[in-house]
Amino acid sequence: MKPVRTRFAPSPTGYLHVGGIRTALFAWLVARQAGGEFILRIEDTDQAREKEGAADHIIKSLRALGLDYDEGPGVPGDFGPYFQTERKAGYLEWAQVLIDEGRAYADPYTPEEVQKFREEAQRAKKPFLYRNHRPENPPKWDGTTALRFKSDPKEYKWNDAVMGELHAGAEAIDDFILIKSDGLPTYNFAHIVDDHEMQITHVIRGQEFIASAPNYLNLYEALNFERPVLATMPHILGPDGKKKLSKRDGAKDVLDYLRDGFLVEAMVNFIASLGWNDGTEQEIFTREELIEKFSLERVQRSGAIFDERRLLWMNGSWIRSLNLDELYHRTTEPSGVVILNKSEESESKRSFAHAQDDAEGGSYWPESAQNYPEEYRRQVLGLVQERLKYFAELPELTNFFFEDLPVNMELIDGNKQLKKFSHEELKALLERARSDLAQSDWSVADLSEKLNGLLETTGQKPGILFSLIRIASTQAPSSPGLAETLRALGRETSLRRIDTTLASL
RNA sequence: GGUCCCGUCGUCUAACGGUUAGGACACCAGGUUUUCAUCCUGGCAACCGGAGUUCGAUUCUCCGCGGGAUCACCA
Repeated sequence: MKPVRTRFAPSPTGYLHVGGIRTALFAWLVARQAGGEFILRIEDTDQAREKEGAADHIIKSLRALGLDYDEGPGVPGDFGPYFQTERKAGYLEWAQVLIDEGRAYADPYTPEEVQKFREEAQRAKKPFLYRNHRPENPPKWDGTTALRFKSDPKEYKWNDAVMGELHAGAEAIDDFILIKSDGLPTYNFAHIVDDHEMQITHVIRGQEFIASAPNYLNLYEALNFERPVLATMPHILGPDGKKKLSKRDGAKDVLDYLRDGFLVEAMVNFIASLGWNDGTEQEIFTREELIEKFSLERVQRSGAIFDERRLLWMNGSWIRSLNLDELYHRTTEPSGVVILNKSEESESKRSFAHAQDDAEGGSYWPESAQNYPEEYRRQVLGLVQERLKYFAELPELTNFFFEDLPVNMELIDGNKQLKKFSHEELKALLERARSDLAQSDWSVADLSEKLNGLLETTGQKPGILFSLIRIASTQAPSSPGLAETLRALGRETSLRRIDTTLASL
């Protein structure tokens, strides 16, 4: 059995969204599960579409998600280089092999002429096949024109690790371009040569390639290459199930999710479960469980719609599962870009020369929190942990712990319980509460006792009394439990805010 | 248009001929001394349609229908 070697081969034309990351994740999982290697190869043969910095951005994204690669840019291996533009000589060699065997020829037509053929076919309502115009005596290829594959059209049946049995007729096969007139290979040719030379065993890619698979099969035969396992991933769709993903619904840069305070664990868990499950009712998977349980055969054949609400739930679930130390640590991480376990990273021989962290931004805490000791922030974090969905909402959830918010009468006047009372009545109630609370030693136990006592002496329901005190002391639309909140706020701040509210009533 | 892929609650999905079609998210209702959240309980909600095959089809076959991919000197 050959060692498993999978690869992720993006073209550097932009950032990585969940769809791209999922392909990378699955390839990574297959490699890690088999104890094999995961390779990153940058397919930069289209110079016009290439975007400056995109390769580095992709590398950074993979690293941030913990999808470490064993060979690739910055990680030397036996099969480099890992940028296709640096592998030009190899493609030319294999192209020569095809030419020598009469399986490749120079394209004598200009792009305009080919376009005319195409339009003719369209008018005749027939599929366009270049090979119908295959020249009788093509000129010798001099490298300045396109080099085409001389295909051997025939029917194919093949097995796809995800899709199962696939088939296509001979009309799916055509004389596609191997080398462009700029001297660089097309994806169609380059990836086949590279996968062979890099000894890739599993080709995992999106479903846009399924239609051209017969061409690849044909090329493998012409080149006498062993065919790797083919695995085709269905697409991830937008909310209506039709459109492609937009920024809003998952085509967002995965790094943006991390910057917003989505945990790597949750992102990996979520992306994996978009189109895959282990057949049980388990929803939450750790990275280790995914490595253990993943299988291409159980990947869904149909496309999946990205649902951010489910991501939100899953992230909240992961946040709740973290212990306070770890959670606090994460909230102070610079923009969530470095989440790899530190020790694990230093032990690794791998370095990412191109992807040094640029520590953007600071922590997720509100500005005002900087004036308080770490111990206090940790206490606050413990109080909001169960309602935190992602770190970027930390400020709105905790700001009143660090600063006095202006009195907002709307909180009282708009409250369905409190609006039934006049301001005078509320004022009287709050005054009694204030004087009782002032007697407290400000422990949670004693505050609870005072609060309960007030329920009795005032004869008011918690919905009224507690709401009033909560609003007065926080001026926030929501907050953690009252006694705990008062305790965290402290006697002085709590009473001061109640006094301020009293003055406004 | 040709070729190919796909089709279970709104969403992610389980089921691999026999189930009251299960779970999760979302939503709704109730409970846990206020709000928000958590947690618990309950509820709403699906086999695209039609023929076959079969004692029996969500499951197998065929035909429709619907959605998607592809038909580049892009990947």
